[in-house]
Amino acid sequence: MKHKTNNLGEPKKTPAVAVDTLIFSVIDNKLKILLIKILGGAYKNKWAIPGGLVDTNESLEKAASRILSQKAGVDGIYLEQLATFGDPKRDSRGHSVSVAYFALVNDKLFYPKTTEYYADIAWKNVDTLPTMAFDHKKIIEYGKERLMSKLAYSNIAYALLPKEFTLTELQSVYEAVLGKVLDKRNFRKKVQEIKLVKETTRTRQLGANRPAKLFIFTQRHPRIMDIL
Amino acid sequence: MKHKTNNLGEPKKTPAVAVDTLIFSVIDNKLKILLIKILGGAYKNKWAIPGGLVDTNESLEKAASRILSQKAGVDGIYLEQLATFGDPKRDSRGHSVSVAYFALVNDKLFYPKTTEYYADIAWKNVDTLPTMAFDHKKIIEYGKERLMSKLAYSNIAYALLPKEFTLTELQSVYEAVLGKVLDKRNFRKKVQEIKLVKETTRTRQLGANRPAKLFIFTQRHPRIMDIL
DNA sequence: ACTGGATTGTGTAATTTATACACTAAGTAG
DNA sequence: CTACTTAGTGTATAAATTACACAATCCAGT
Repeated sequence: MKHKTNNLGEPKKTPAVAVDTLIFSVIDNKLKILLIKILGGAYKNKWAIPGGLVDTNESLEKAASRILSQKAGVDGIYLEQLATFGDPKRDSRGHSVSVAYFALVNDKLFYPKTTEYYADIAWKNVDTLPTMAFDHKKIIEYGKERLMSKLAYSNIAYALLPKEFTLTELQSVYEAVLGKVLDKRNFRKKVQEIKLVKETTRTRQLGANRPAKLFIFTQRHPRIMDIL
Repeated sequence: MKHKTNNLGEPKKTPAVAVDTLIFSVIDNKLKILLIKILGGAYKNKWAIPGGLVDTNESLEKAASRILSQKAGVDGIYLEQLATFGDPKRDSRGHSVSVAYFALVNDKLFYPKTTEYYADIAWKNVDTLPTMAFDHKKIIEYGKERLMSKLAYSNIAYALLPKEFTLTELQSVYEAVLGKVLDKRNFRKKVQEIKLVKETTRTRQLGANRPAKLFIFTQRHPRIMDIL
């Protein structure tokens, strides 16, 4: 193994590098996160966010994509870096530094599956988490904060919704993430004024009531804008 | 060296872990950053931000503090994590992952010195950087963005100023970082209204003109608040 | 002692943005 | 045709932001 050297020419040992990924979705009007159950070892049967070690000469983003694909059957989602956690005690097996990523998905468009790597995989409510391995509870809390603030000043909600959606659905996503109710008229006024969304000609009718207009996001790429 | 293992029990190689630190200050009404000149090796005489490898069983923050103290004579400053850069090609000598931190200082309270580790150390204008080693130009740009937005929604400007300062000095700091002029009356009204600062009984007189009241920050700990 | 130069310090009106709030419209089921 | 359910809409008030110009204080120089 090739080591980096310091200025005195001595080899140095540095921690292992891992990536861990928070995958959020809003399901049944609740903010959920995709968790896996660990197969064996010191953390057997504890829940955790999916992750793994980074290979040398592999970028962090590539490592995150590879691990999600290999271990959770999840492909082609947009990942954003959250933060890096490096406390020497965060993993009792030895010092590793975890670069956390977060992603938002619409659960209808996306099918995680258990693999040989994990004992189980499931969506869990973010506000009623099971006992978590490592420092993953802390990472999730941090990610939730980030998600809340990004929802307020960017258009990333698009990643949580299907292409077409009603304004009621959009509002529910905001309410689930922010944990508070919003005023219907002001919300609808705002998202149209700032051109976050635009109306289609299509409508959707679910029950015995007035059909709802379907909307699409004006842009489906990350963009900074004041929503709330 | 102890290796982490994957689920098949095979040892894996992960990149080396480094920390690099952006130290910003406003000097002569210009946003500056503390850079060092590399002594030897592939990047000899290139400028870079101070940094170094993290030891196993050392936290990232501790590593950053240690390195700043050892290599730049800088102690006791508040560090905040910025982001992590892990492109395999970012360092031509081998794959390393850099966790970047950033700090704000008042240059009057603080004396960086050249050490055996570096060929030189100096404050450089952020908008006219010399040729930088590694991906440090990119890291600095990213840090500058973060600084600009943090200045607008937190009280961290306190770290750039001495205990007592005039409102003109405070405004200059904002203008230097944001790169635009602000309205004097609105600025002064705002910072007092939101209790970012409070007036002291002291004044300072520099030239042949009206003396300026001295102010202090209401809190000198990081706090989220809308400034602009 | 008076004047000129330099920097500090201050208020108000106009505009924009945010908030609070309740009923009608459209459809289906019975 | 009535009852039910969800969708959809406007206005008045309050709050925040913006634009803008001159008087106050001090010293230096004559």
